[in-house]
Amino acid sequence: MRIGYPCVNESIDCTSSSTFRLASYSDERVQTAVAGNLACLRRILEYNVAHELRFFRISSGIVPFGSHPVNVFPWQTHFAAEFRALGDYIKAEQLRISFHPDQFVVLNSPSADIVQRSVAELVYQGSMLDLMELDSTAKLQIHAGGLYGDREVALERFIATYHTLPEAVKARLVVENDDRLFSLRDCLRLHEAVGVPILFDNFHHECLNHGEPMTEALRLAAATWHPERDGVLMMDYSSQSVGERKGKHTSSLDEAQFRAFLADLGDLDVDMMLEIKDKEASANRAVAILRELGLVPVTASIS
DNA sequence: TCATGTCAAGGCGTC
DNA sequence: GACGCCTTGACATGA
Repeated sequence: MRIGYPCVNESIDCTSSSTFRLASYSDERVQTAVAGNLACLRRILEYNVAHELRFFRISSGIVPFGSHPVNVFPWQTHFAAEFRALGDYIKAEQLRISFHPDQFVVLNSPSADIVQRSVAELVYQGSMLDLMELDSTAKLQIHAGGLYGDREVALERFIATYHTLPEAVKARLVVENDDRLFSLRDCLRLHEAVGVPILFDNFHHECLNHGEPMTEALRLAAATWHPERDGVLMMDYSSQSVGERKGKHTSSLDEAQFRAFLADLGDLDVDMMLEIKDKEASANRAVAILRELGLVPVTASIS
């Protein structure tokens, strides 16, 4: 089992998502930003290796305006060596990598323009994984999209769009159950239609389900991942922030709930992304618990 | 230097 | 129809 956290490391004094305003776009600024972002990403990954955090979600902002028509700088060729070196490190350390394009990526939108921009964003993020020469176990994680008043039609539109995606995107795309609109059951229907694996989010499942117990839900999601092609189930882990709106993520790991979830997990192998506000701080606590349970190696040095 | 408003992009729910 | 929320950091401007 690998443990990870998304995008930002609060212990390191750099950012991997430096950007600028569209109005101040220039090729030079792209070049400067990407160089800095990739250097920071390397530092974050080294921190992660030192702390036995072997699952990481790379920020969507590595390349400012990466899928926007304004960006015509040939960053793919200019930074090819840097991406390849990162990929070599990732493979050597057996890290698992994902991207999570944000809410603007909506494959089932009725608007052809929105779908086109969404596909462009997936192509951009997938191409970074390709440049790192990572296999198809490195994933692009999205939600099913909007409801538009008709769940059936919305799911059918996702399926129709899926068939039009470039193969490079299809190979990496996974769909996550969300907390308000599309449940695990809806995602299973997408899986049955097109074979897309389901990235399982335990907290979203708690918010929106059809009575499936957690143990069963985990196994249903895991069965959608083809071991050789996709790797083990990726999942997002979080829990409710006490006293806050339903669906609000906790600000730091609740250890009792985490231990209870590990019991639900049983012997199922997963890679777990902690979607918790304090990032690597909670992830380090999770690793300490797993180490205590003998589920991760003791070799990592803690600093 | 610091505080604050704003940033490419969508959609839902509330009022 | 307007606005807040998701979830969030960092830019950019003005004091």
